[in-house]
Amino acid sequence: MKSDESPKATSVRTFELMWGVREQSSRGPKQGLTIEAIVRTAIELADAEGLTALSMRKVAERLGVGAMTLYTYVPGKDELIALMIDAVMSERPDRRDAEGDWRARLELVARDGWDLCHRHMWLVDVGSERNLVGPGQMDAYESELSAIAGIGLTPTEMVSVISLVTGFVGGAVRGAVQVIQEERRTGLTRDQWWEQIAPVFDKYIAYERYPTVMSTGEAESHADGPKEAFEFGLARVLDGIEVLIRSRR
Amino acid sequence: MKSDESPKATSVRTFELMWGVREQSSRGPKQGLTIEAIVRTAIELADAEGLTALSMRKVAERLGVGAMTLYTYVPGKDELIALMIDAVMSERPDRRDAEGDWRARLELVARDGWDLCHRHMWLVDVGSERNLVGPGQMDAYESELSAIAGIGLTPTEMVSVISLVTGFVGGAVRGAVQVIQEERRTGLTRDQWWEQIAPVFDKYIAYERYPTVMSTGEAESHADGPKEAFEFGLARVLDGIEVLIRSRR
DNA sequence: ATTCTCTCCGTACGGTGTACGAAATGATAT
DNA sequence: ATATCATTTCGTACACCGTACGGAGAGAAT
Repeated sequence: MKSDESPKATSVRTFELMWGVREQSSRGPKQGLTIEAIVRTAIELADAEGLTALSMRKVAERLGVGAMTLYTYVPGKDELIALMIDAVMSERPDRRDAEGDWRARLELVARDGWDLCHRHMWLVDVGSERNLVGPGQMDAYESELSAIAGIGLTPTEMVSVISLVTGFVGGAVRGAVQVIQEERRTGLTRDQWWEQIAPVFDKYIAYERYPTVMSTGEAESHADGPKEAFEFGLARVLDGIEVLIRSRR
Repeated sequence: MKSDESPKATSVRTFELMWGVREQSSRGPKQGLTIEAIVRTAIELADAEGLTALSMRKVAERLGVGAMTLYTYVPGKDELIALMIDAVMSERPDRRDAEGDWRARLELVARDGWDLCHRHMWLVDVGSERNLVGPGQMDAYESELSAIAGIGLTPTEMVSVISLVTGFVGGAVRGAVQVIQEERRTGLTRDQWWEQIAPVFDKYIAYERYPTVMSTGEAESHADGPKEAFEFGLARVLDGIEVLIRSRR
């Protein structure tokens, strides 16, 4: 990012990039790339290798340009990641006019979020320093809030309900993606991995200290997959929301 | 990490570090540090500057040793982070014998998780590649499962309920910590930040495309803080679990 | 034809994790 | 007492990272 640019100026610039309003200059050579091509290439790289492996040099190499060329288009790496996030959020279906009751509609947007994070698993590795909202996220938010419009909740409750559902999805997805990434990294399923490690664990862990863990331990190895755990959790969350809604009638 | 060490050997070594079973050697000079001192210093650094600012050189500098000295004690940076996580998890109170009904006990462990993440906000920036469980995490898990022991859930349901609660806490905490870190970074409250940025938003965003967002927009600015949103969400989650439990009686 | 603005990007800087091997320490064996 | 062996410490080096700076060239405006 330009060293003489203030954080606010950088945010404004990033915001304009997100909302697609930067105009082409009339002087100088024409740009050989587009911000969309850069973002798409970065997404492909992150999909293939993970967010920690993403670098400006690698993105530039894939595009056949110098690394410093990218800085003509984006202020810096953090802004590129922000653009990536918003771009993938744009993949989410528009659910403003979804049919069914509030519960069916919330299930829909929750599963949209789950599916998106499985298509782009690097989303769980995004750091906590993201502050700008692009059209992709705004559209998703409109879909989410629309799912519970007109059912008797106050605006504050609506915001809280959506925070609850998206927070739950985020947590569930993180656990699920962790398992998938682990299996890819080790080349072993979770069971195979634990089988290898178990002799070491048995040697050192005082299992009598963990009676409840041990008594559910087999459950964990037989447990349904992450998707089933997600659906189980989602049903509970929605049951809880239903209790709130019923209390308003 | 030792280049000739297999991933399994590294995991075994890290596991032994976590469970505190590595023995001192009888030959050569005595070690000048302990793994505990290294982990504690790393935690302090992460607390002060965030996980992205944590580096082996900075930890070593704080300890007054060479960066390469740390590699005598830990295989690498990723393993150090794993040890950090387990160390802070050990701060969580032991809730095995918590009083009250299942709901009160789940609230307790959920708030323990919330409080821990606010004491060590870098926990939300931990990547997804963590696979070893230390005593800190095992103890926390035993506390969590104990909260819902003996209330009629199957072992699989118990595991799923705890996944739900911890997943929800993780998602909620992430949102809350994001706000806090943002305010620290910009030196502005969220409202002040949006006030600065609003003219730009007003200039570009077609608000008519987001009627539901707009109608709750004021709610979001007046909304209770992250803690209230957390408690709201927790109540809903527990309501949902209660529905499940009641269906078993 | 000249000036101005922009694009591209090489170079350089300061930072990162960590492999390798040397020097010193200190226990063990002779 | 000396030699050998194992360990600790850590400097150096390597490959990688993000990005500041400024130069060369392209192309529009004057």
